[in-house]
Amino acid sequence: MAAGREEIVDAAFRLFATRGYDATAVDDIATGAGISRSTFFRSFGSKEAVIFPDHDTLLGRVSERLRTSHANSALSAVVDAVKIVLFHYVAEGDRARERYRLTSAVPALRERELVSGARYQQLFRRHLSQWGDGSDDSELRAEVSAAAVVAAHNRVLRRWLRGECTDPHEEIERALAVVQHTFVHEAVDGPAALVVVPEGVSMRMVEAALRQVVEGALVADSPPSRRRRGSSGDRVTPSSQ
Amino acid sequence: MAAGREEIVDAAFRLFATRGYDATAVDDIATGAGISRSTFFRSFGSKEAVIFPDHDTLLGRVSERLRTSHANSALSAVVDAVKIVLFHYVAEGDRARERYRLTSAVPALRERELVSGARYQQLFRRHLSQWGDGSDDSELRAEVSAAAVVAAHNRVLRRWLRGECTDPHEEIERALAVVQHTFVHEAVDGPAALVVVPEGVSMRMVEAALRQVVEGALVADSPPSRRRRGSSGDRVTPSSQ
DNA sequence: CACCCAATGAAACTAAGTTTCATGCGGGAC
DNA sequence: GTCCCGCATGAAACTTAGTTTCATTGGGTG
Repeated sequence: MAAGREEIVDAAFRLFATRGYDATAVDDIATGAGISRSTFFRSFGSKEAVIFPDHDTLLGRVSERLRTSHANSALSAVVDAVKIVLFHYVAEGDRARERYRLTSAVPALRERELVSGARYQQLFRRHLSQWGDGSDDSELRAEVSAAAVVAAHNRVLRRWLRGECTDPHEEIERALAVVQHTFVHEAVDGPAALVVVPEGVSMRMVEAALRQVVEGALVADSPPSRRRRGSSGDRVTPSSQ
Repeated sequence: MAAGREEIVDAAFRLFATRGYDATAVDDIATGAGISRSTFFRSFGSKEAVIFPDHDTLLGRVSERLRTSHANSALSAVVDAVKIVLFHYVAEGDRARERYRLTSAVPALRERELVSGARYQQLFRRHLSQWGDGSDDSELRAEVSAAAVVAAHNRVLRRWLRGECTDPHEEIERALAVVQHTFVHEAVDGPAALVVVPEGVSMRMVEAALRQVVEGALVADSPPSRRRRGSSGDRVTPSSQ
């Protein structure tokens, strides 16, 4: 028979869908794919791994993206990299949704998925940590923002998997923008002020006022480049629609 | 013999410390504690569970604290509740550090710990979600801030476990204050602007300028109370010490 | 053809976790 | 005291994931 990885995965998903995950033994998958038990374990290492067959390559791609990123801030690179993950799942289509059904039903698989997510989070944390100044605050920020990025990703992904999401591109951009906006003030050196203006006062007025009164203070849409001397700025649009 | 839970846990930790986790079979633990294999599984369900014997009660205590919290915001309640977890581990002392040594060395245990953390995170997310308005943005914020709180907790806990932390009380307060500060502006309704002023321009000058030019715009030190009408504000001091 | 090496299969083995049943023990009820 | 009941324990068989070891095969190369 000599089935490739794809055929084995297909056979496994077919069996899981019909008999259920727990009721399907590895022997069943093996015979279903026309291979031996030995070959299965050689190819996947565990029964759970067949559900997440390309996790390692995906992790590698994300890691590579982080390494070669030309983003103007560490957080931007992370935010950029996490989209690879989301779009990978979106591209999988029904297979991803079938996996979601399984992970929702089988605690062991849900935990496995959690562990996968933590791997990304660790990658992100390390990246952010590397670009920080090594201070306690910097490390804390790295950890918290890595968690935030992953959480935002998870939310959009889950919505898409549940079919609650029409345009995952737009949603992930928006969700990550919120995260990025929430944490950008951490990437700049100078004092920052978050001000809330009353209704009727447009953001444009605030910008103009600031520009007029405080020379050199900038209010811009683009995120500040890394480690600037405190002369860059960023506007934050609040949560509400 | 008829050993209680405590004795069994003690025996298990003793064996894990000497022989290592993988090299210790459940039979060894059972005989070490003077009980039978059956009784062990009846008491703990799995070999891994003996490492985290009071996870369920701790989760229950945290859940209870959330339910009965009188904090003035959902996030405050969560921030409050997560301290229970930290201080529980701190109170455990050497036992917690021994566990840390094990989870650091044994991947399976690290994953288990991860899953435990995710349980808290889910609890927090649900609590925050409950207090939100149900909008997509609100749900996203709930998920992201729950992740942020857990991440901050994890960092302080890990530092304490490694002995890098002299005063866990102070560190957790500080770390959670950062998180709370980072996310409070999400609790206000009006448009917000995050501005970064150049060096040499004091925050006081910015405040004065804003107050002068934009009538009604406030820049204050105290975080705004929940669901204000957009006339409150919050200053964010940036990362650097 | 002879050789080699890499992939496969077969089978034994370990250990976790489940299930089933037997046993014993304490505490009433009479 | 004795009978009985419930409950915790123990014993042992069983299932299955995952490992290890060894034999086989088959395809490419000199």
